[in-house]
Amino acid sequence: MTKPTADQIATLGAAFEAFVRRYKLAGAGTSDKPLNELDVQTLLFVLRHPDSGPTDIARFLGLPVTTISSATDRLAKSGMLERHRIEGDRRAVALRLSEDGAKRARSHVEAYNSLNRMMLERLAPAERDAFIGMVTKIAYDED
Amino acid sequence: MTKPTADQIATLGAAFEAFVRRYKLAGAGTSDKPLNELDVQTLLFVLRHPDSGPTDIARFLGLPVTTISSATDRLAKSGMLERHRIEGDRRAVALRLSEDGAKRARSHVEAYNSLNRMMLERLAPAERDAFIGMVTKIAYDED
DNA sequence: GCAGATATGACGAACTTCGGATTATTCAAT
DNA sequence: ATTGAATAATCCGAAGTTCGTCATATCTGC
Repeated sequence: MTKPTADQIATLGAAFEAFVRRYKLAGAGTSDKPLNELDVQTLLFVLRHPDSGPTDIARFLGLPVTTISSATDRLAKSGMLERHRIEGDRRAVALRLSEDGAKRARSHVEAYNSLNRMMLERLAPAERDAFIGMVTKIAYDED
Repeated sequence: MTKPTADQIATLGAAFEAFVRRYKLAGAGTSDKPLNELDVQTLLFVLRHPDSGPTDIARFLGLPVTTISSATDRLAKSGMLERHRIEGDRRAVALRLSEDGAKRARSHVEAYNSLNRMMLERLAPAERDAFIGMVTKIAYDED
């Protein structure tokens, strides 16, 4: 198979860099004081998997449980997360989002969608499916 | 102009997520103990702009100067960065990479290129320029 | 020369990650 | 039932980070 040229690689890399730099600054979005990345990931995971425990999150994110414990602690303290003792196994904790936390998590999902929408809008309608197809191929192709 | 469909947005978002998750774990690469993100960015900036000062880096990265000072301090202490007092303005410091730092920085550039190369290799040769073109359009289009 | 701007560095407060010990439970095997 | 190992989560504290405030050296224009 033909190899990509150095020029192609460089052009692509430059474009990604430009994109990232541009939309990092525009990132913050809403008013609330920004959460750190781990807390956001935690929130999003609990949104998708209600009633899971710290261990599940740790396994998913590939981080030590104590780190997740700190994160859930912060989030609980700021009222975005609730810890429920569950019957059946009283060691375990079932994490759930408070209304506030859910709102916050949904707003992150919304921001993510907006970013993706914006990207697609910059392409001609006819190009969009081709682009999505290529990104999909890149993301899921086996080695 | 036709709007992207919710389905298109979701598919694209899922692909990006899969991609990021997949290549975050494979990330570390070489043996050396990994630098934190700020230190890497600092190294790369100095590679591209030798003899610049902390203030330049701070402006470029949009961070407080003191933060950059900490970073250059760490890098100098671990022998990747040299501070030179420059004639002409003796307040200023000219930052340069040591041989070790340059090696390190180049290895990051190389890793970045490899990632981009790998992405292109997953596409058919005929698709590559189209992909690069779309990404370029997305990255640089004015609003 | 001097006042005020400028480039850095020193210091310390607040916050994070994460290893090691601790507590509470459950499970397994006698 | 009893005990010993495994398991879920948290507590505690060390090490490292960001970044505001203050101090220091140096320029620059009047």
